[in-house]
Parts: sequence; structure tokens; C-alpha cells
Amino acid sequence: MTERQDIHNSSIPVLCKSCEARHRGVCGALNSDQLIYLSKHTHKGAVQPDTELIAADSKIENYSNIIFGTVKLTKLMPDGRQQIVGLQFSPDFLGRPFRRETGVSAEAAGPVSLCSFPKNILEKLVKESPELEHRLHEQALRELDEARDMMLMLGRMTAVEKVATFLMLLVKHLDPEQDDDSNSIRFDLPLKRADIADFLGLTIETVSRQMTKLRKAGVIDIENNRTINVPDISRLSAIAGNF
Amino acid sequence: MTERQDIHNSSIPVLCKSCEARHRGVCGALNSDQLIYLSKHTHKGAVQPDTELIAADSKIENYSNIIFGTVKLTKLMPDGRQQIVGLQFSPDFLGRPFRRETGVSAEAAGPVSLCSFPKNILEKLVKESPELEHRLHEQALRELDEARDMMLMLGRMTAVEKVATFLMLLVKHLDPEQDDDSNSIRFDLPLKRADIADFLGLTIETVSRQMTKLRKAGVIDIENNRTINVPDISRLSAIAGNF
DNA sequence: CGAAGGGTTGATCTCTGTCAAGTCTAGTGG
DNA sequence: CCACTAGACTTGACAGAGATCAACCCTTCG
Repeated sequence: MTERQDIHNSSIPVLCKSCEARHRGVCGALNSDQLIYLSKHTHKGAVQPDTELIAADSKIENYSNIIFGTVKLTKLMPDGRQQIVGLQFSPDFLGRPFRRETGVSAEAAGPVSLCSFPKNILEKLVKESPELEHRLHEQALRELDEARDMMLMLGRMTAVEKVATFLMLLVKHLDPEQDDDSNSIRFDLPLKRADIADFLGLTIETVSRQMTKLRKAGVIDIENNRTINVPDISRLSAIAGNF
Repeated sequence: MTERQDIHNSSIPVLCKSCEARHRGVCGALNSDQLIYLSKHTHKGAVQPDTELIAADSKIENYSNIIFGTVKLTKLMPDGRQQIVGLQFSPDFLGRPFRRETGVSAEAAGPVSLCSFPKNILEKLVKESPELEHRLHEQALRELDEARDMMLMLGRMTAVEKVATFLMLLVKHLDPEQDDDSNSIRFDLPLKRADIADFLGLTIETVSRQMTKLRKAGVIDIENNRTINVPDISRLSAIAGNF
């Protein structure tokens, strides 16, 4: 194992001090020198909802870490049909090293802030640090697992199951191990109905109906159309077909 | 770039001499010493159709290269619903380095022959050869792209489009750039109807009906239920929504 | 020959999509 | 301050694509 000096070294760029990505994200593989080098070329910025971050088939010039917000990866058919093929949250890495684009575009699902740096800087770092490539590899495998979970959902689940699965995805993401005892949770939907529909392979109307069904069954509680309250997570989980 | 001695070196294990994986697969990243080391622990063998190669959630002890045949990666729901989440063909690598299983199992779709070696041997090689990890990383990214293409298909396509897309997948795979001028092709389906249905998120009956529809429209020709003749690939491609 | 596996075809049902109207909220401008 | 509009969401009526149930064909194999 390589020495991981960065943790105890005080010379960490100010930019990175409070950044999640430095621990859980790809930057965790860098030592303080590399971090300083990277941060010199880095640009932190906020983007507006529905901004296109990466156009399909465009050459990618920048890579980013997501500091805050939710990014949706979408695929579009010529006639306008759309499918969300991935959601990326906080310390996720955004970009496609070593690979041309294949028709996926990235859009901010709401307010998002990013930490971006030029493609060639990252590639230089990858060459000198196998550990960094290993991190990227692991993120790719994680995304692959998520994609396959979604494939089972898209191909074989009913509408209610899909909606429940989506809600459980958010629950699991917001509640990483902590609060295991509390069986209830409350959170805001990061996506509007149209996006949820594109995520689940349904129409807006069907999504709406299934949410109403879950609400009437007492499985969830909806405030302002955006805030969800789950009084008993295990009930929701059962509908999602927890496995 | 690392020196790639293996191409011109005559001391290549007999086992590997005629193997596709040595060029296009992961083994292409190894020099002849590493190849010899690996081949010492390697076991080539054939497996019967529908054999389970990797059980869902089992600890993986072996990795393999696919020498011949088609392997399906499947996900199963408790009530028996099933979804094929990936197909792997000839020089593909089979296994999940650095990652516990997540409910995917691998099965031979027909007669398959594999070249297997123990987990720890590969992991040792990965440690000394960053190029090998890079290859594995690239295969993961390729699989991720395929998974996302499938997600669009599963979530947003109609039954005919799905079947046409599946056939085009086979066409593209069997016809890598060559024979670009010939607009027709003939091939055997590597999957039976039940597997095609699990791949497309449909039922057997619907798959059968859509194939009949394509046959009656003159887009394809079916012999013995297994051999497909496509007289005009562009017609098929148009139905699949080629993009 | 009979049984089993793979495939097709038909009749019917149902879930989800489509079309259309309506609610609620926030924002704009007179 | 109120009318007006636009966007996000819901609800209802209806239609249609695909699922389900069932019969049937064909080939293979003991």
C-alpha cells in the first residue's frame, strides 16, 4: 500500500479542506503534493437546474467532482423518448476517463455545485498514481452494479414496485448506516415527476398515480409534492421487493 | 507505455497460443513471464448449457476468460422473475475483481469453454502490472456503456424495437467492421426464446410474436427457429432505431 | 411410441399509456 | 392588491400494447 500522507499532513489546499470528495471520492487517492497540484487547476462553481453539464457525444474537456446536488445521466432517442440511466450524488466523480462518449448526457437535476479540472491534469495524475486509477475503476464497478439493479427494475418490475424502489434508493442514499434504529425517515425528492418518470421508464401520470396509491395506503406521506415522509421504512421496502 | 514483449516472444505457453484473449482480452496486458506464470495455474474446460458458473452472492474463487460460447449474467427476484443484465462473448473476462457479488449470477447460454485461474493469482498480477488493471477498468467501462444502452431499451422501447435491437446487437457483434459492403447476414441465435425474453424484459410469447411479425414483414428469415437470415441489415437497423 | 423441451398461435384480460381537464403554487404585471 | 399566466402535479376516461392462459406443433430422445 502507498503511504497516505494527506490525512495527517496540514498542507492541504483550502479549497479541499471541507470537501467530501477528498475522503470518499477520487481525491482520497492523492497525496498532499498531488492535491496541491490538482487544486491549482481546479474551478469550483455552481450551476443552475437543468443545465447540461456534459453533452452527449461531445468531447469531454473537464472532469468534475460533485460537491453538492444531484446530477442525472440521460439517454435520448431521436423521437424524444428519454431514459435516465444513472443518478450521481455528492462525492461522485463525473466524467469518462479513457472512453469516448456513447450518447449519455449529464444534467443538473436541481442546483448543483461542482469542482472541475481539465482532462489532461487528471490523466497526468493517473499515470503516476495507480491508486487513483484503482479508485476510478471501483467507481465504475459501483456504477455497473447500480446499472444492473436498474435493469432488473426496468425490465421486470410493476409500476408500484418501481416507485417504491426509487424511494428506497433515496432512503438508502440519505441514510448510510446511521439511524438504523429509527424506522422512519423524511426527505426531499431531488427530482421532479418528469424526471422520476424518465428514471423508472414510466409516464408522469403513472408515477403520480402510484405515489397517490402509496399515500392512500399509508406507506408514505407527501408534503408540498416534494417532501416525503416514510413512517415505516420496512413497509416501503417490502413493496420494493427488498433483496 | 510498458514494453509489450509478448507479441514477438516465442516463449508463449502452448495453452495461450491460439487464444483470442491474449490479444483482445485481459491477457494482452501481460508479458511472457507473467503469461507463463498465469498459465501454470490455469484450467481450460468446457461446461454444459445452463450450468451456473458464478452463483449470485457466492464468494468468487475463480476468474475466467471466455474461450468460446455465450455467457448470460442474470438477476433473479424472490418470486422467480428474472432479468438478463449482460451477455458476454468470446474474449470477455468473467469475474468481479475488487468487488463482492451483488446478486448477479453467470450461466452458460449454450456450450461454453473457459480458461479459469484462481482469484489470488490474478490479484497478484494486478499488483505488479498497472496495465492489467487498466484493461480491467476498460472492460468495466465498456460493460457500463452496454448496460446503459440496455436501460434505454428496457425503459423506453416497444416490443418490436426491443427484438430488432437484440438482433442488431448480434449482427454488430458477429460482424466487426468486416463485410461492410454486404448488406445481408446470417447467424445462429445464441439464446433460446426464454432467454431472449429475459434479456428484453418481455414474455416468451411476445418475443415469438414479434419475430413472426418481422418475418412476415420480410425483415428477417427464420430457419429451424435458431438460424436468422437478415437480407437487408439497414431495414432491421431502422426498426431498432439505430443511433 | 410417448414424453419432454422448445416454439408458435389464439383468445382474453389488465396494466400502463394517452388524451384531456382540473388543482395548486409561484411569479408577473397592470 | 388582484387578475393572469405558466409550470408542476393530480385525476379521470378510455384505448392499446403486452401479459396471461391455453391449445397446439415440431423435434429429439429414451
